[in-house]
Amino acid sequence: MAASPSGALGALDPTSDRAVFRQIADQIREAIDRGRFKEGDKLPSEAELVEHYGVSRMTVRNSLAILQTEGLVVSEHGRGVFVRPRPPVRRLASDRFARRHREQGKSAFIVEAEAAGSKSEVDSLEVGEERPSQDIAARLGSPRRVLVRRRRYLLDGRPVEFATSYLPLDLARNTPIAQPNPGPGGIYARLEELGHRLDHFDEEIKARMPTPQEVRTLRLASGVPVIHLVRTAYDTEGRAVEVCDTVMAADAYVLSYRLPAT
Amino acid sequence: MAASPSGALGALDPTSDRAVFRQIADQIREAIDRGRFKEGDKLPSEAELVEHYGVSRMTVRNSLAILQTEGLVVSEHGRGVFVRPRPPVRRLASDRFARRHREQGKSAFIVEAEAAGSKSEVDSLEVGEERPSQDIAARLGSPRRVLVRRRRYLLDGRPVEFATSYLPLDLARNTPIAQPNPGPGGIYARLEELGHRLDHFDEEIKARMPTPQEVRTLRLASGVPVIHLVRTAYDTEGRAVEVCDTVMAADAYVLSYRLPAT
DNA sequence: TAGGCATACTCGTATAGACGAGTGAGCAAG
DNA sequence: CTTGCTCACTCGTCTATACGAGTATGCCTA
Repeated sequence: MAASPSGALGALDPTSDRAVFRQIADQIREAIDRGRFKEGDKLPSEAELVEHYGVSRMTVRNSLAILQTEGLVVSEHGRGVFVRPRPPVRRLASDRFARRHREQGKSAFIVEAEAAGSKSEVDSLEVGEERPSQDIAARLGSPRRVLVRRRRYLLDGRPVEFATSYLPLDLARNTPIAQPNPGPGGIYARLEELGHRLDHFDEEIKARMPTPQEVRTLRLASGVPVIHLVRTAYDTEGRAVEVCDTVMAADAYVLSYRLPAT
Repeated sequence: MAASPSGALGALDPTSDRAVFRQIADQIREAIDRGRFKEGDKLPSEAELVEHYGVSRMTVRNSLAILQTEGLVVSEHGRGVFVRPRPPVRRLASDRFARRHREQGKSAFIVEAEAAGSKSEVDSLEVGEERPSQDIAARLGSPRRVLVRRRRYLLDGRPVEFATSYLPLDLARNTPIAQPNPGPGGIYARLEELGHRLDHFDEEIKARMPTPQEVRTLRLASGVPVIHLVRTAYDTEGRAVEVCDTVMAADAYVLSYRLPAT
């Protein structure tokens, strides 16, 4: 056996009723699972696969497309197709908004990232006033207008999360919350200083494929879903004081919650 | 304007540097977003799109493939391509394991589904003993062998969730937990009867694209990610008494958690 | 040595054609 | 009336070809 680039791959079964391009995808997938191709490795080029299997290029491309939508590989124009490396993962614990974490000067995101040894940035920070969407309005008790804070978070230069906060305007206007940098402890600290002592948060989590806009904003590889998290903050009076709508690159996150058994 | 099947679609921009198949995908996506094609509607057939845009069939198929991986449409062999209907959603609240919900005779899943007006089933229930994987062993305190309970949940005939529970064998062997039907209140009620009063649960949530095996088990349409949830149950002694590994069809679920602000 | 260029190799986009296979409607035979 | 067939229409699979565009390498020139 020559050490050909397709050495890790077998032959097609012509008697199988499984489509050829699926058989090829199966073989490559298995080779990846078995570690014959490791994270970041270059797969055999399309031309080599055409040669190895004796099929047309479109068939090979079809196989690779399957693996791409499964999130197993990424293709790079002019370079090749590579086993998708798994990025560093950010773990979000359910105590991440505990009051004791609200003391430091930097934002929670940056503090946490530095603790994990990653460099992080906050990006494209926009603050403004808007008419809320129906969904946001319903969650906030139907305010006519809301303060909106948008920002993007990057970890080691890679965008991982895009978040938008909405606050009732009567509550946030002309306060530090309406400033790009609201100061130490973030807007939750400011809300408590304004007399809105926080009682609890409700988080709703969905997962779905990203829109083209989200693919651009988060520079997502194909085959990577997003986690869509909507958090509503309530004060001790039971009033919803903030809604934060977050879209996260699913390959960069593990969410973690603790539930009481009572 | 004739009421042609492609009536909701415009023309290509030959001066654009955006690839033709992306332009076509953009137009169909926009037509869906604007409600020109509604849930369950049939899109124009490939032949009609070829006619309408004056491109080759592979180009049209490329466009439709994009929309499929985005989860916007599903194709049905011999019938056509349809706007993907959004299935009924199951909401999982963070109090779903509260002790007070553990009184009824039926499983929590069935009770909850019936309350929501859906018919539900539990399927392919397997109980056995195995050597745990490294990950499961680590979470359970490295038992040599574990009791395994596998089951699939269906909502209105559609599989939505596949769950596997692992319990240390010394704890579960020769108890009702090792029976296919563990009795009213499920295995958590039995654990408490056996003296393991539950203290809390830890849940870890990831989202990713399904493996081919998961696509089959959950009959997933392409473009639908899965939510992978691993729950560990701890008793009041701090011992991990169960790990439940759950893979859910992401389009069928919203997870909901309440976090204290303290 | 540094810069630029040619070149070969990579994947991306698009065409044209062929056959297979699942679906559903309508018609014909029993 | 039912069964079974044909047929038109649908998407699925596969081939063969062409050109474009991004990348890396090495060589040649200034």
